[in-house]
Formats: sequence, C-alpha cells, structure tokens
Amino acid sequence: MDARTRILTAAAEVFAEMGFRGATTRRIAQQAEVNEITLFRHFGSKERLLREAVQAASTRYGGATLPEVPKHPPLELLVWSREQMARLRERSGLIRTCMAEVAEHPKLVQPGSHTSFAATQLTRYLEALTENGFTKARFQPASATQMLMGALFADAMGRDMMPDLYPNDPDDAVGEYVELFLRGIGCDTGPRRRTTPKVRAKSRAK
Amino acid sequence: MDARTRILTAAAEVFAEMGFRGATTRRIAQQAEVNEITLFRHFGSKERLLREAVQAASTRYGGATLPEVPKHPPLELLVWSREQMARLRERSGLIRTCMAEVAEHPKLVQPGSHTSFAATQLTRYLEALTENGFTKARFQPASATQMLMGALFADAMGRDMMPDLYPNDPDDAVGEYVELFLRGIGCDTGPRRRTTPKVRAKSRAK
DNA sequence: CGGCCCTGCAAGTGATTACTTGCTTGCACT
DNA sequence: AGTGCAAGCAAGTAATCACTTGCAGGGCCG
Repeated sequence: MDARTRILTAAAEVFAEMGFRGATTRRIAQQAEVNEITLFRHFGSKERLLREAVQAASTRYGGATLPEVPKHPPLELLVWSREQMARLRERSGLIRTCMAEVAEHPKLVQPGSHTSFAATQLTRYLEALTENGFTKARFQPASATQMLMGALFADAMGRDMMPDLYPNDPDDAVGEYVELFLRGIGCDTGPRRRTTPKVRAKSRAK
Repeated sequence: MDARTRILTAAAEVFAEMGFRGATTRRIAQQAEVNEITLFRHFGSKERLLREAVQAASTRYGGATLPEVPKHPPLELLVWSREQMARLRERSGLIRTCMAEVAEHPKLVQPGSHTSFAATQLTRYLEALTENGFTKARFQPASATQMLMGALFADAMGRDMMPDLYPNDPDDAVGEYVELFLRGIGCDTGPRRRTTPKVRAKSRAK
C-alpha cells in the first residue's frame, strides 16, 4: 500500500471519529505512519485531503440490487434490507460525522449519495409490486420507501448508542422490520402470488 | 433574561451547529452578547458550560403521552407521532451534533434521554393494543417501536439534508407512516373495535 | 554513474485556542 | 455613604493549529 492511499484511508478514519476540526493533520499523518509534510505535498491543503478521503471512502459501491420484476418479495426485500443495513452500520461513524458537518463543510459530502440511489431503487420496486398484483393496498411508494429505509437507518445509527432499546440482534430486527413493512403495504409475507407477473409498461432500459 | 441563561442558550445554539471544538468561547460570548470572561466566571470551564447547556437544552419536556388504555389507535398514534416528529425536527441540529460527538465527549449527553422514554411508552401502548384486542397479529412490540420511531427519526434528520427524497410535507408523511405501521401490526385504520377494552392485568401504577 | 522523484527531518511562521490576572464600572441593598 | 456583587476591558500566556522553507537520504531508470 503506497503512501497516498494510506493517507486517504487514515484521513477518512480520523475524520469519521473526530470531525473536521478534530482531524488535525498531525493525527492523520500519525495514523498513516507518514510525515506530516507528505500530506501537504500530496494534497496541498487539509480541506482537499479530507474532500478526497471522504469521497473515496463513500464511493465504493458493490451494492445489493432489487429485481426489476418482483418474484418473492419477502425474500428479496429481506436480503436487500440486510445488505443495506450492513452497509449503513459499517459506515455509521462516517455517516454520523458527515451529517453533523454537512452544514459547515458542504463540499465534503457529494450530493447524489448511495442513499438516494437505494431509495429510488426501492420506490421502483414498490411500484412494481402493485403493478404486478402483489398488493392491492393503497400507499405512496415514496413514503413507504422512507419508512423502511428510515427504520434501517435509525437502527444502524442508534443501536450502538442506546443498546438497551434494541433487545434482539440486527438480523432479527431487520426481519421484523421487513415483515411489518410487507403487512403494512398489504403484501402477505407468504410466497403466494395472486396474478401472473407482467412486465412493466414503460421499459426502463438504461 | 439574565446573563446566565443567555449564555446557556447561546452555548447550546453554537454547539448544535459547530460541535464541541467549533463552539469556541469567543463565539459563544459573542452570540450571548457577553464578555468572554463572564463565561468562565459563571461556569469555570468550557466543558462545564457546554455540559450544562446541552443538558438544559434537552431537558425541557412537555411531551405527548399515549393513553394507558387505547381507545382510538389511529388518532392517538397520529397525534403522538406528529408531536414526536415536531420535537425531533426542532432539535435536529443538536441531535445530529450530539450523535457525532457522543463518542468523544460522553459526558455531554445524559444517558436516559427522551428517546428511550418515548420508546418505552410506545412499547407499552403496543402491548396494550394486543391485550385489548385491537390486533391479533403477532409482532414484537420492541421492534415495532423501533420501526415507527426510526421512520420518524430518519425523516426528521434527513428531510432538510436530502429534500428530494421527501415529496410530501412532514405532516402528510407522518400520516403515511402511521397508516402503514397500523396495517403492519394488524390494526385496521378504521375506528372499529373488536372487543371491549379491558384494564391491564398488572397495574403499572407509579 | 548521474539525475530524478519521493520521502523524512528540523525549524519556524502567524493565527487561534482556552484560560488568567489586574483593574474599573454600575447597580442593589443597608 | 458604604459594602458587596456582577460584569466589562486590556493584556497576556502557553498550547495547538495549518502550512512553509531548506536540506538530506534513498531507490529507480537511463
């Protein structure tokens, strides 16, 4: 691992746990096992360094995807939610810091994040559920999306902070959320399907 | 308004938007329109000042309460959720900063917060729902609690940050969440009740 | 061997930080 | 009038901050 990437990961780690002001160049250099001057030779200023570091740390995405045409909603939503949750939990420190710091340093957080990508994906999936007859209940796909993702998000952020509120382990909790959610949108949790799935009218080819 | 309370509110405001390191004594004094030395004369050190300020800012609670015996779940849950949401939103800055800073300054955030109080309240209410025959569905009250409160929390935190994900206004969104939630726990949204309400077996008198 | 780039070391710069000391002013109560 | 208290002002202290300059070693490629 060369010095540059070592600096970047160290900067992201220190920033995640100390914030912008707390992430001093000294500490970053120390964590990267690199002379402090090397930071400036590579990135010029602390701000540019942290911008690149945060961007690099939040860009890697090998994410879970929901199918275009639902087949088994309980299973598909469960594995998707679990992966979403895992992703949120492993970055919870960075996310917390970014949320607190975005007002002061807007340039650090790039606008189109994973969250919005995942949200549009889930919304499309929910629309596909009604179109394919998996549910007849009336609900707003956007609000339902925010409900499920909000539950996952809050769990991922709050579990370490107030563990007494979360009696069961994360995987079980996600299972409960998904089950409640499916009943909420009028989609039975069993594998029974009411109509044959139809392809969506407007093709959303990329 | 005397100097002391002016300092406290100013400190809470500056801390909420700049964090511990960003909340310099100069800025707090400036915002409170008070000489910087007065801070030290009153509170001795920056840490003690901020501790008192955060505590005072998060202590005032005139909160919404859920009835011991449910009568009209959709309405009761709706007004409770709306108030919960309003409370979260008006303190979103402070909450965000505290979440990012609790690892570094654990003394600033007192353990038993409103959140856990509201959570136990909602859990009790959900247990009362099943005991009084409002729902026959099987669900874990603690997980359901986290689901609804998580949705409210995430909405309150994320709405200003990524407004494009929230098409409708907060009150409508809360209505959607509550409706989905009630269906999720098997409690129809209409005012129909299945059995006569019974008082809970174990009296929880305080 | 000779240049070239990366990196480290020593030292220092001006700005900002929390916090202190000494002194003065205004107000309330007696 | 006198006594105490709350608050302001001026000035300063040691520490830390981001960032700079000058110089030296060490590996790579011709």
